[in-house]
Amino acid sequence: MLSVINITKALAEENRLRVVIALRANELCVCQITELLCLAPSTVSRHMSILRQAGLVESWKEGRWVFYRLARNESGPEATEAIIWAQKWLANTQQIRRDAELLNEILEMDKEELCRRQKPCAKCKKT
Amino acid sequence: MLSVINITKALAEENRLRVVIALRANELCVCQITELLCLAPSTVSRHMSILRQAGLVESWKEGRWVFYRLARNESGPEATEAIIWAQKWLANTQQIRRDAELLNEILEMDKEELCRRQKPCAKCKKT
DNA sequence: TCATTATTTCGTTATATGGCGAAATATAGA
DNA sequence: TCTATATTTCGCCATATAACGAAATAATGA
Repeated sequence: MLSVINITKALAEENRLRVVIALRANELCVCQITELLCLAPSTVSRHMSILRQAGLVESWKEGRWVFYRLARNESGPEATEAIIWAQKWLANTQQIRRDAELLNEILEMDKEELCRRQKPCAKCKKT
Repeated sequence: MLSVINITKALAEENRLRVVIALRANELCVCQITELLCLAPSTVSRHMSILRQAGLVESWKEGRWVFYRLARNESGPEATEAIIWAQKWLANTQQIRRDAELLNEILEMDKEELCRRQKPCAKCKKT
């Protein structure tokens, strides 16, 4: 029961849904997700920890960066099925298509530069 | 996007999940759901309206009673798929099996008597 | 019409959640 | 070691949500 509720709760928030869909195409580090969602890094970190606890994503460290990707089946097939469901019904929404475009730009940027906190977020102009 | 979020939000609460699973086997009126969940009728009514708005259930009136059943596909196949997913991963949980037993008792009771507000709820002894 | 009763709506309260910035932690490189 | 930087943790605030009871609404039957 708890695992199902953790999954539905995790997917019951727009920003977390957007991350999950974005991760279907690419693995991403926190600063890239921060750029995509245009939120404070601390907020993104919190969202990612909710997704991880629900078994939807997994993370690993590479140097100073923490990367996230969708979880493999082992963590619970219900999570994988939920992701497939979400992807199926969200893929053609405007928000997700905009995200895909923005994600392309983000992936082309140099990571060192992207992560420099002083740079305002490309989309919302926040620092 | 909104329809997906409405569905995940609706399914991100234990009592609502329990109702959805209970409705897979039987259509139920509000007073029967109230007995099952052991909540105030006003609370149940609110939960059911969230499920209805998400397209997960539909309702109709029979005399003084309002009945609920799972929504047919027309209201959006994403809802139906979500219900199937939830059923699949919840069917064998303790809570849902307890609910199935309790539901059998509830369905055997005379509805006139069941709905009499003065009767304490069979499970939690609240009025 | 009036009383009964099933349900919904509304107002209140307690708790949960999302957002941020500041401080703590961890890692890379000078 | 010291500094820079990526991420996380923590505390705070604003908003959302679940619960209840009281009042409103709807439908039955006397």
